[in-house]
Amino acid sequence: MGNVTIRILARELQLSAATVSKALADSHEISQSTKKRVLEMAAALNYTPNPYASSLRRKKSNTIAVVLPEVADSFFSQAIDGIEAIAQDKGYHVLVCLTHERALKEQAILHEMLGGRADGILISSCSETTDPSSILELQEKGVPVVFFDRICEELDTAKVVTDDRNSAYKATDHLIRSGCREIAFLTISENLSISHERIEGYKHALDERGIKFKMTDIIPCTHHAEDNIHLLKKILGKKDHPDGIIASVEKLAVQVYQACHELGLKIPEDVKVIGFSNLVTASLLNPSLTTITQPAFEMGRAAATLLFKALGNKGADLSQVVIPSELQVRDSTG
Amino acid sequence: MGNVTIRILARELQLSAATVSKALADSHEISQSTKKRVLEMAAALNYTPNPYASSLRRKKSNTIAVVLPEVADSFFSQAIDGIEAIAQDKGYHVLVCLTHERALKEQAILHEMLGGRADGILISSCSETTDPSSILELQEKGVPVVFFDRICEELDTAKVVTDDRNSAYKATDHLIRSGCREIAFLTISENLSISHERIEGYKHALDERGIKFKMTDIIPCTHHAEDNIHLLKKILGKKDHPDGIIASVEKLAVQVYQACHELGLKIPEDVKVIGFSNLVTASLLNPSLTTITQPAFEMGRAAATLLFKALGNKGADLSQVVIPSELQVRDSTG
DNA sequence: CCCATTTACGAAAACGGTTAAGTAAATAAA
DNA sequence: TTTATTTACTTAACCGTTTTCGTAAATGGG
Repeated sequence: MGNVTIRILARELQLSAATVSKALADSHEISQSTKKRVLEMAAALNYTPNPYASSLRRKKSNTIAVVLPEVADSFFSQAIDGIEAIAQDKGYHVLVCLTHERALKEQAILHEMLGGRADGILISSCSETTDPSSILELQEKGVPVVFFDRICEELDTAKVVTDDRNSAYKATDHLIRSGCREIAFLTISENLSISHERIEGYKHALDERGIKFKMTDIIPCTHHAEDNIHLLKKILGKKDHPDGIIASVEKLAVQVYQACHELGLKIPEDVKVIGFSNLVTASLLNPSLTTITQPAFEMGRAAATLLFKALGNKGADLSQVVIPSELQVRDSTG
Repeated sequence: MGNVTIRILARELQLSAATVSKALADSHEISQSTKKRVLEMAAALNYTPNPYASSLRRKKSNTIAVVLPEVADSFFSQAIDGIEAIAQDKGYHVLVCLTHERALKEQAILHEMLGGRADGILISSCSETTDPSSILELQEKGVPVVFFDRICEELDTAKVVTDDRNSAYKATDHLIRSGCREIAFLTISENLSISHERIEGYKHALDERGIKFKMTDIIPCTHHAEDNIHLLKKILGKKDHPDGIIASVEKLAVQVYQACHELGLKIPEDVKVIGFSNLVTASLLNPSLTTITQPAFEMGRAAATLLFKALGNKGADLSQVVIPSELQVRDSTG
């Protein structure tokens, strides 16, 4: 209630608010003895500055916003951990804004950011089409934007990705070497950068091995687990079902396992499975899951680092960072 | 840049800033025609209010802070999803502050919150001792605080928990019925509310079945996976190793599996395992993991709901909500 | 000793949105 | 018709911090 402000501090110390402010900022204009008095009084009165007054005046919020589809996903939660590690180190706060995979929500969030709530934005776009206008507006306003993982190809922003194309190539190649000839590729949205890239890598591997690409092998899934499992059971229930499956996002790999369980299909005998996944439990699954493991934590760190570089320079940094994923062969493709 | 403020809007419209402000707030003092003009001009100039100016004046940030140990954990990430769902609905923003299980960091975060950065706090405390003073100060300032999951028993705050004691009782009882006589209880910190409660439930079940509780069966683990696996291998490597294990937090269950894998121990033949866990993959593990599944999403929702109730009432709401967990029997205790 | 710096502080104006208090005109009540 | 009330605005202060611009005193150089 009767909040202790900088003016109250000043009154107690018989100083001006300006002097107190400068003393707290350790300004060279203030004598050591005064600084000491101010710090002591601040501690005694338990003074905590109002961050919003400061933000208003300095036009700087010391906050970054992380805009992403969801947090209950190993990749995203690990990425947040990486982002937060850097932010905390720099004395910044992290605002987590979830789009729930809805473009409209994403736009609303980004538009709101024009008000200056965050000094910079980290974004992994939702699976519906991203409207570049809000991003462009932010950039015009001088708010740095860094995309990570799910980037927007048309936009000139800093980007952090993994080697999606090559990873998908390796995954596909691995399945082919393991004997698969009919490989289904599960995706959540085809207008997502990671989907593009991964499908390209998939096609490339098929092509190289002389297997004809079939559009029907690209299986578009939804964000509803039940729907996907239903679909997967339909596909895997047929006599000529695929003998290999690539799950291009983590959740889908889990759903493939569930579908196979329910159908009584054996992995890897009946169908081999590989997933883009950051599950810590991948090696403990039944059977252990062969994964393309993305460097989630490192990608978060890298994205945050790029953002802070841009915040420092004031100049637009358009670096493109690629951090490779790792193919971890386990029993599901054995 | 040349940011469009409410005064610029006002100038364009030949109105006062006050009128524009009220029009945007849909005040009854403003005529419909003026409101329409204001809205149109605001859209035309792409006006976005400065949230910090508003927060400063209204002494209200429309932000809640979620203070928790980490986000890369199914329980916490699902809880955040629940919190965010409610917050988004109420037009609030969510600041995620990670303590990394360090009491000092937690204190620093809470102290900073005294400045008014958030209108309310949701917290699941870290495993080191929580200093109640910052919480008390926040409450004195009228900032509502809601604990969830890892609560602080001494403090009079609103709390959302699951039925930890009873869940642990059920878990222990289940192991005993499955034939276990030497049950180890893995914990991360004994001064954590959930540890207390769960150990009580564990003791109760042992007692009821005439099994003598041994202090040495409570295994204190760390936050470092390697250390824990090393310790677990030492314990499970002995001839007279426990025949049942209760992992009181998610990560520990995974580590038990890893230790058993490395030792070549068979679950459930050599040792039965049950874990407090929200892993979506629990049923897909090898063998599938018997879990106490906490209602993470619902707990997040409930905690946020309590917080907003307190924010509405302005009166301290000290409700205690208990949402039961569910014992899901699977093969690891079979 | 005089003038130029340097040191240490203060006054006041921002930052941008909100709101209490006031006012002129229009409408309603008597 | 006169007074009371409502309608639709405006003025100006305010939220708490920061920062620019001054200024008096202390210090230094010649």
